[in-house]
Amino acid sequence: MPELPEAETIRRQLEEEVVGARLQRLTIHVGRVAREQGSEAELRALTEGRSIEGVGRRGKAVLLFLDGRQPVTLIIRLGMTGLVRLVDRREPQDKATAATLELNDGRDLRFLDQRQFGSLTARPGHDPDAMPEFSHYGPEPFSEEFDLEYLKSALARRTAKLGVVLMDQQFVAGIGKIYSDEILFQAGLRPGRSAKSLTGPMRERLWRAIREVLAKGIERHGSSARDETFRDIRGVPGRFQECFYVYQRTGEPCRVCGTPIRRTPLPGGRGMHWCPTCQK
DNA sequence: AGTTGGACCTGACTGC
DNA sequence: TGCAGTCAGGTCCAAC
Repeated sequence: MPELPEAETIRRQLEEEVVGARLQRLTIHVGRVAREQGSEAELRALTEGRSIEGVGRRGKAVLLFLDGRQPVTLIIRLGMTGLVRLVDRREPQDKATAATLELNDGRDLRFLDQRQFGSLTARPGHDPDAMPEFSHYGPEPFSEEFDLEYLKSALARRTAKLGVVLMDQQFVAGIGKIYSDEILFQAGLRPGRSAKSLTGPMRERLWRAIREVLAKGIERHGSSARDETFRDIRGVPGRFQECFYVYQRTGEPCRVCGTPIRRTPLPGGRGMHWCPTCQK
C-alpha cells in the first residue's frame, strides 16, 4: 500500500527527473481515475501545455506543481495499488495503465492502478492546504507542528483505538496499515489500546517511533512485500519489507521475544498485527 | 463530533 | 481443473 514512504520515494525521484519538463498531453485510459475532477476534459484543460515547476507531497499524495499565470497542482492519489512510472514513449503500455502524461522530451509519465482506487485531480494554486482533498488533514509527521504538545492534545479526546487513530489522516498525514503496525511495535504499544490512555513517556515513544519508522521506510524506498506491488518510477521494488517486525507475520515468532505474532481485526475491518509480549 | 461499518475495486489465494 | 468465496486496504459516506 502506498503510504508516506512510498509517496516520498516517488516524489524524490520525480523531482530529479521531470522538473522543467512540459506536460504536452494527458490521456485518460480508465474513466474512474478522473472521478474527483468531474470530467476528463476539465482535467486535460487544466494541465496540458504546462511545465512542471516542482514536485511535492502531502500525506500519501504526490503533487506535481504546474506553472502558468494561474498555477495548478496535479494531485496524484495512489490509492491501494497506484504506481507512477517514467518510461520512454516507445515502451509498451501495461494493461493497468489508467492515465498517460506525455512529456515534451519523449518520455511518458504513466499512472498504473490495478484496483482503481487512485485518482488524478487538478486544483488551482500550489498550496495543498487550500485544496478540498487535504482540508481535513493533520500535520505532516516531519513538520515542526507535529510535536509532543500536539500529540498530547490530539490524543486527549480520542476514545478510538491507537491503530485506528494512527491511520486517521486528520491526526497525522501519511500513515496506513503497514506503517501503523510497525510504528506501534517499535513504540511497544498495543494497537487495541485507546488513544487517550497514553502516558507522557508512551506518547514520547510513539512520537519517536512515527518519525523513525517512516524515515527508515523512506530510506529503504518503501515496502514491496507479497501482494504489495509497490515499485518506484523505474520499476524497482522497495526494501522496507525486510524490516517488518509484525506486518503480515501472523503466527510467526516475534523477532525480539519469539512470541507468535497475533492478528486482531480493527474497527473498520482491517487486521492489526502485534506482539502480545512486546506491546503493552 | 467522534466512531463505526459498508462500498468501491480486482488479483491472489483457499477450499471443495 | 474449476469456480465460488474471501481477503487486501485508502478513502468517502451514511448511520449511530
